[in-house]
Amino acid sequence: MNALLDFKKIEKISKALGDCYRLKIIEAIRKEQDWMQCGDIVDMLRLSQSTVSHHLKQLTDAELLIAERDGRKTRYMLNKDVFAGFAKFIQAYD
Amino acid sequence: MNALLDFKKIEKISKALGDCYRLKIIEAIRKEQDWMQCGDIVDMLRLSQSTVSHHLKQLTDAELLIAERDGRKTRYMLNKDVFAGFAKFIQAYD
DNA sequence: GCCTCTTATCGAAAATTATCGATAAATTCG
DNA sequence: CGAATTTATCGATAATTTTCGATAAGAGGC
Repeated sequence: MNALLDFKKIEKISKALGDCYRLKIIEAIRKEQDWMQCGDIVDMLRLSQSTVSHHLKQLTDAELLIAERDGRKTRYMLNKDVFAGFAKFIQAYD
Repeated sequence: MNALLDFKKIEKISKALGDCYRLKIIEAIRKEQDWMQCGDIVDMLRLSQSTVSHHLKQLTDAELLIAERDGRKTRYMLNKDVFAGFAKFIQAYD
C-alpha cells in the first residue's frame, strides 16, 4: 500500500530528484539491489564526504531513501513505497 | 508511445516540478482539462506576470508543457507524453 | 580510556534560482 | 498607423542551494 502524497511532499521529492548527483545515488542503490553506505557513494562520485552526506540527507528528508544505522555505518536503501506514490501522482497528469 | 528520458531530462523535469507555484500551474491546467494562458495563471497566483512567465518557461523547457501561440495569447497545455515517460522512469525504482 | 572508522553537522563561499519592475515584441482592432 | 492586449525578455536584487574543509559525534576494537 503506497501512501498518498500531498503537494508539499511532492515538491520536496521533486527537489530531491532535481540534481544529477542525487539521481546517480538512487540509480547506484537500485543497481546494488539492496543498500549502500555513505563511503561507497563518496568513492563513486567526485564529491567530498560532507557534500555526499548533504545529498543523502536531502533524499532521506524527502523519504526517497531510508537510512538505517548499523554499528558505525549507515545503510541507505530505496523507499519503494514513496517512489510508487510519486509515480502515481505523476500519472494523474498523463 | 512515450519517449525514453535520459538523466539530463529527468533532472530538468524534476527541477521544474520542485516548486509549489509550478505544481499549482500544472494542477490548474489539468483541472481545466485543456489549456490555460499566462494571464489566467497570473490571476490565479499572487505573482507578477514576469515571474509567471518565468515559471511557464521552466515548465516548457522541461517539456512538461507545450506552448502554442494563438494570436496574441499563448496556450499552455500538458505534455502527457512526457508525464508518462517520467512516471515510467520513477516506477523503475519501485 | 584511547585510537580508528564512519557519518553528521557547522560555517563560509560560490553558484543557481526566484522575484520584481520596466520595457520590448508580437498581434489584433479601430 | 496608433492604441490596446498579451506574453517574453532584461537587469537587478533577494533567497536558496551546493560545495568544501574543519570538526564533532557515535560506535567498535584494543
